[in-house]
Amino acid sequence: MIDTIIQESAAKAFRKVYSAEVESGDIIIQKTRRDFEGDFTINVFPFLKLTREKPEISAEKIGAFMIENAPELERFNVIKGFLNIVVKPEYWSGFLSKNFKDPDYGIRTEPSGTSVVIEYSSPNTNKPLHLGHIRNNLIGWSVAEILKANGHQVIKVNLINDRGIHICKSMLAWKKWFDGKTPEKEGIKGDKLVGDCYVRFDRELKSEIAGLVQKGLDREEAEKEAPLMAEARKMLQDWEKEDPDIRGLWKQMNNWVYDGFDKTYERLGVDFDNVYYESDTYLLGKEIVEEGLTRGVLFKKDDGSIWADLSDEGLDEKLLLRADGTSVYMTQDLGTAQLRHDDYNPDKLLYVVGNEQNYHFDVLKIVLKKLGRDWAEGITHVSYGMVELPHGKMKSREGTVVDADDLMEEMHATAAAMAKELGKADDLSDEESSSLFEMISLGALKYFILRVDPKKNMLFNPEESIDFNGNTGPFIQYTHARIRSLLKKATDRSIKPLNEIFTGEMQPKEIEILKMLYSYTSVVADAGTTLSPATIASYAYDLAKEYNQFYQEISILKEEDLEKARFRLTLSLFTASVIRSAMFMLGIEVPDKM
RNA sequence: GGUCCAGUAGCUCAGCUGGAUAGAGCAACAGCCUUCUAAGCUGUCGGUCGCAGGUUCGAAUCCUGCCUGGAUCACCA
Repeated sequence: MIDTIIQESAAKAFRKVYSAEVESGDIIIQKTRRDFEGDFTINVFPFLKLTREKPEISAEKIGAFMIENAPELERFNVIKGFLNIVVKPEYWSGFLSKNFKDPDYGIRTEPSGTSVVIEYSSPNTNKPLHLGHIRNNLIGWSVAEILKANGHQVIKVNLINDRGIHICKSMLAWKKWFDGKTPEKEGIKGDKLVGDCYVRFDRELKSEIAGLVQKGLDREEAEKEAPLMAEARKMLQDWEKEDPDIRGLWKQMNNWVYDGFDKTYERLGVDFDNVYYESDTYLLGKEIVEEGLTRGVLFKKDDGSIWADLSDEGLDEKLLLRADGTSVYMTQDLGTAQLRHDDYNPDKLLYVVGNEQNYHFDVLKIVLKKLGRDWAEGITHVSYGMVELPHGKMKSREGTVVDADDLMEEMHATAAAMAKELGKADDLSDEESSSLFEMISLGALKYFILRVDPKKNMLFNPEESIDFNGNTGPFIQYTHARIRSLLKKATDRSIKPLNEIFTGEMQPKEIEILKMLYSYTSVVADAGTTLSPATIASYAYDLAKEYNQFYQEISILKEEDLEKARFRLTLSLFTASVIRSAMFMLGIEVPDKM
């Protein structure tokens, strides 16, 4: 690897020329800025204390030594304290011929020995999936693929929150106002029907509360006293007592929801290796809490509720079990964490969950450690920001949620309209064009969401944000399609990729692309550390943009010098392969034609 | 009030283990299709990197304070 060669050579230079104690790891190399000549740059400022000479002179001496001693390096120049190094073109062409056929270039195929369980999606069963879930699912799936590309063994899991007061609300509403209605009869997805029930409950409850307030109760009281709420709570108790009628309805409605979710997941292209249900795990959580109590790690209040004292960690006390013995969110999460550890014994447990739960995961980790679970150290909360709309947050009550299915459908329609306008799909069958539009619209959606740093809140403007031009998924897909079409043309003209090392002269643009392809390996590794698909997205865009400029300026197949044409074709193919690989990690398919 | 996160071009976002003149896209304007796909390319316009200090050869990047926005501190999940 050329960067290690440079590091070692520079370190050696410092040792020989200045007798300074410098290890290769101390040398920070960066890509040379575009406006200067060179491939890599070493900044000598940090070493001036050792050299005791002016920056220019130090850099000059180090550079001279390196060129003398490292055969891969061609020449150097010095600007202020910056030592710019030019790598021999043969190195780059050698790199190309060695790697262009490798479909796994840049990704680590040998196991790293680290195993990871990653939870994402984690829906409630009372509402359809919305834009916020889309961000969650995309980040989760993508992070999982990025970790795989780093050689980790990855298990993707979903945790379905299928119990609790929210699902009782939907059930109650169904019994009261939707009795007899099914997704089949209504002709809608199951999750939508159950969501309608939930919305109806909320509406009825609101008016009930309003009525009570009018009768003179204060707001808080009214919310507690409302008969609908009491009925829902009663239902939850019956559910915990395993009342057969309630359980039957619960199962049926949940199954409707799962059918609906499955369709959404499939269209989004996300999947899971295992699915956990809170109804299966919350009892285990209770056991863990009991165990903590007997071990004296937790304490019981007079009313019988069980708590963890986290004041020594700078946090408050945290409730783990209610006085009536029913579990809370944290109880369940203790159980699921334990279960996941027992099932897979992973090195790392990742949770892709919104940043509004940062505190929750801090607490979860601390409580588990207090309970003697050393493996809790491996818990990482992959926290992501909210998706905001131009008019503020998404609020289900105000009807401003962007439904996942609707959004994908609209995107598809927009992609189709755009393609038609551009005359792109004229020679395609209906089936072919539909699958192409799907690829493009999902590419746009996924790229748009994944290109922003997960931890930041992001704005989603349905009208303006989803674009097919510029820094978008379709732009990258287009670049790939262009190259694939080039390959086809090349085959027609019997031009083959160049297996041997190219000996001709290379254009700056060509070297630029080769350098970018070379850096793919470290980009993948980076993304694996930062757990950020945005790293990959921005790389894919930069590469595609660089290639498009190259494509525009330099003729590839029309080049008369056959070796040159073959070299450029090879470079193009390698670019397409890396684009495909990077886009795969974002869950984005790339078409051969568009 | 405590804690955490964010604030970069009119808008959406990169850049943040300190390094050279802070980058893209969108929007606006001017060009480029007889030529390997114009969902493309080129150019112009656009910035006191929230504010104020500090650290040092050097700060968008690190530290402190402040301002603004968000999240959280629930016997909701």
